[in-house]
Amino acid sequence: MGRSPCCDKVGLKKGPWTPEEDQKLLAFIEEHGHGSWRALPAKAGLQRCGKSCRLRWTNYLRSDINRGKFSQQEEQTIIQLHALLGNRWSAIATHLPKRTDNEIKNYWNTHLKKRLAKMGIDPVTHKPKNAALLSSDGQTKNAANLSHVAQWESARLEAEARLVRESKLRSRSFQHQPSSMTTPPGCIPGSGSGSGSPSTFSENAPPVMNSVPMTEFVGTSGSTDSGIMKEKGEHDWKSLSNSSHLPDNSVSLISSFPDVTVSMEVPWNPESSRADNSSVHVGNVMEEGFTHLLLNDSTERNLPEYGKDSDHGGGGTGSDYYEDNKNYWNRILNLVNSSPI
DNA sequence: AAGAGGACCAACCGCGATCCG
DNA sequence: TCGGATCGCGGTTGGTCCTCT
Repeated sequence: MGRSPCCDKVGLKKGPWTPEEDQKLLAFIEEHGHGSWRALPAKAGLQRCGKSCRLRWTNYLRSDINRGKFSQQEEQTIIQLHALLGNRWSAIATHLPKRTDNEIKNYWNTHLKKRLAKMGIDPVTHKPKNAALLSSDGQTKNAANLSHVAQWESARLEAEARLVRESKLRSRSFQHQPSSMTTPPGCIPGSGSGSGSPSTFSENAPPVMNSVPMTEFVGTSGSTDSGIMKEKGEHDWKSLSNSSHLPDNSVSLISSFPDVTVSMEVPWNPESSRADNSSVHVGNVMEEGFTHLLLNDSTERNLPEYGKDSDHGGGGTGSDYYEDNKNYWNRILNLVNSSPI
């Protein structure tokens, strides 16, 4: 369908916001909430389009934004989440309280991406650029498995977003229920990348983070058929690949919440779902090495000796390797699941 | 001191998703 | 069910500041 312009561009101001405009916008939203962004500029006496107002509020004026320097912890989180989620800035932002997707995106593009590239790491794949030369076997498997896990995590986040929506729908039918129903945990007003405001909350904020216990990564020795992640407690994620009712290239995720059941199918990369793939043997050595390299002593250390990475699998004991994998991904997934929103 | 080039980041643009009458 | 209105996301741009020569 055709798309109308977001606003009548004639006579509307563009470019940097002045303190006066900020003040008007802030005052109006504090008093009335934003309701409709399209109608807001006229009501607030601003010569701006609604979209511009929303962006200004979301990325700058909200009171719950931390505009300070990114901490090492935040950097690490961004790198790890980016390895999992790619350029899904809003999803990443939901795990970094007080940071906006735009801010994270900018920080990635201006700092972290360059840092990775400088070290010979492809910032898109988080693999060494010469991985092809290095990885005749193990590394490509690891890479495929990284993608494998990323798909799971991606699917999980999408499922959670769906849960929020379902929860909201349910809450609408119980309009006078306590706010614990209408405002799911994690949907803190003004949090995440969404248009936080006194009257809205982010749909992207994973709704169950506060109630979902830590995720345990269990996929180190089983096959994909046996499940990759489980969550301790009442919420139980299950995976069923190669189910008879599913296409070959899809996998079903089922979340059994007390009152909501979500089932979804996600595309599955055949390469990463090989039955004999020992599930998710992600190259933690490689990834963790990168992260430490970046965060701790990036200027002093050289690239990890990737030849030794494969040695790590062979030189170290197999159980060490699996343990490292498990620990690494436990950490990432716990981070994802436990971040306050 | 001044110009050039790079780094940084706020803001814009366009598209897809979702809402709602 | 349809289609216009609105929202949210990710990519990109352009202005400003900083550093180097």
